[in-house]
Amino acid sequence: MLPMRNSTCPGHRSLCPINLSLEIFGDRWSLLIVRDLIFFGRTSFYDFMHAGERIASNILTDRLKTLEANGIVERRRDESDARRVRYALTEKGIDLAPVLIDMVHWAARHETTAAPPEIVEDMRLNRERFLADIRTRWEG
Amino acid sequence: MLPMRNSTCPGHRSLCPINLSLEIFGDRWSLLIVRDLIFFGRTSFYDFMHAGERIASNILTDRLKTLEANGIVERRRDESDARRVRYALTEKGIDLAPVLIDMVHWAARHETTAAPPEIVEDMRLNRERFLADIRTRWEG
DNA sequence: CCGGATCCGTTTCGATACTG
DNA sequence: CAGTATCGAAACGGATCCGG
Repeated sequence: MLPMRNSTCPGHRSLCPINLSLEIFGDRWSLLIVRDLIFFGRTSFYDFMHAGERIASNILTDRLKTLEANGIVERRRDESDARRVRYALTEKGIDLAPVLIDMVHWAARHETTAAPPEIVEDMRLNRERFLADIRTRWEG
Repeated sequence: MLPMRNSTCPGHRSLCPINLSLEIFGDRWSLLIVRDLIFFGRTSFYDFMHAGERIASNILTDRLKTLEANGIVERRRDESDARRVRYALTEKGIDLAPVLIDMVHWAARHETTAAPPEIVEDMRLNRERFLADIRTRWEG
């Protein structure tokens, strides 16, 4: 447990451990985008738009810019097709994988979810390999 | 990695693994309340109000009700002082600790934070004991 | 003093339409 | 395909008030 002297947690939010993360975690969409990148390999504006949760295009634009400004995703032109834009996870973004994995486990245990139980169980038992796979896929 | 057949992720949001979690945590305040409960032992309306992030009282009321409706906290009268109200983590709420711990690690690595590095490192090395301590404190 | 409830101005969101 | 522009709806935040 963090020491109680921190319970004053004075003034500015950056002084508390998980606060700054809340610029990213504290909204309805950012983590879903990161989830799409980590779990589903979605990388384009179009992919995120059609991921199933009906995010509005202006909101998606805004969240992608915020994620980029925070160094979690990178925006690139597709080399083989200059019309397309690709979003890629940075190192910082990849490091969010453990958080998302824990959320999947939590949801699988306490909420109704359609994530196949055997996959969730596999993620739990082989967490390190699972994380390594994600890293390999993004870092090559 | 979750299978690509899931990349269609059809229709309703409850069909995707972490969505339901985001209906609860997709806002700026809920996770901070859970953090206060887990890390700092704050349990009263007054404690949450004065935790440092200046949440408005009406918002706090609303978030506590939502967290209670979702079975993450329980609302009780203080037995020794009937005027006071205490909020306690449920089993479901306690199970969020791994998520928060990962967030603290992530923030410590990638964001500027005042969480003492030695404590963060201790949390990482002794994760299981740390989790057990939280559980003991709430379940007695 | 504690735990809210109510009112109200401001910000943000979300749906739709439109554009290069 | 990858976004802008617009506008009504919803959420937020500050201030104030109120019962115990």
